[in-house]
Amino acid sequence: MPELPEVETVRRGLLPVMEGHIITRADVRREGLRWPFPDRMADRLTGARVVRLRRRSKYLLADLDTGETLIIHLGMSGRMLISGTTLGKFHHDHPAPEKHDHVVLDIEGGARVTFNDARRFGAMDLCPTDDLANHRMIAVLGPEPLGNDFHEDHLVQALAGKNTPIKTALLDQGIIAGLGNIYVCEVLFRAHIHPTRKAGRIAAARIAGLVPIIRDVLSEAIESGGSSLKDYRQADGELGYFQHAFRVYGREGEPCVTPGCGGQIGRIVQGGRSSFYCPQCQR
DNA sequence: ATGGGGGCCTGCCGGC
DNA sequence: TGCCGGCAGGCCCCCA
Repeated sequence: MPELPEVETVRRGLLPVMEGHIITRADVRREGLRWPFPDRMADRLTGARVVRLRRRSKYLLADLDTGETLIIHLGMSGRMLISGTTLGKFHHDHPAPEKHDHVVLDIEGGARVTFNDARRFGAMDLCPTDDLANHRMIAVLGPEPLGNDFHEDHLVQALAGKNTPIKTALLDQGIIAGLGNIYVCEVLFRAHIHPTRKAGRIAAARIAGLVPIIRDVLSEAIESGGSSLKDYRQADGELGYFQHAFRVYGREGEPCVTPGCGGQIGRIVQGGRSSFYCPQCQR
């Protein structure tokens, strides 16, 4: 569910509560999610100070002063909820655990962070911080789309000769890390590229043109998430879900928003996932 | 080696 | 109202 911008929004929301603070208690309420949790996870978290809360692609990384990093993936339905604090003021008031609350972290001072994940496609693991680059989930990731390693040469080279549809290629986290189904649809719409086009047969100049579009789409979504953060924190403490205006995603049958286009948004299934696009202006 | 499809889970929504 | 199929923003694994 959450793609890079949503995960970044969750990170920013968790920052004031977690970064620099000690986890006083970890309540691990089941054996695992997508995979079993690491041995003694609760023990290894208890008493640890979060020295830094980072993000890599769709992963949250909490570096601990124990030398380990807590890796968190939200999967499709993972949510982070904060309780016990409002705008920096602790009030020691936590709701009772709800269905699908799988891991509860109590933070020094009274805040509480709850990981809720109905579909359990999420994941948590612990890894030595200095060995993170070799972790099986992290090692396979391509460059961060908003980082310096993501540039035109990289994308052109990574897609050269690929028979895969461009839609599928951009979902490949090894080529570029952090895009999901929604933002790939939005990117291809802005680039006027049809989702079924074979990645390796698109002119290099058009591929290069994807780079700034990808950056823009993600940056705008992060901004949109950031502006909604305060509201969510005040509301119910749930982070990462925000209203964002999509131009094609979920708009099957609606008119294309491109001025003068006149097309109607269509939906096809590629690799088992819906692709929304305008058959008129995406070629 | 690469690409396509199935599977993992639960919840929700629309149609009958 | 109740049941059922289809669908969901991610990712891994197996097979051709």
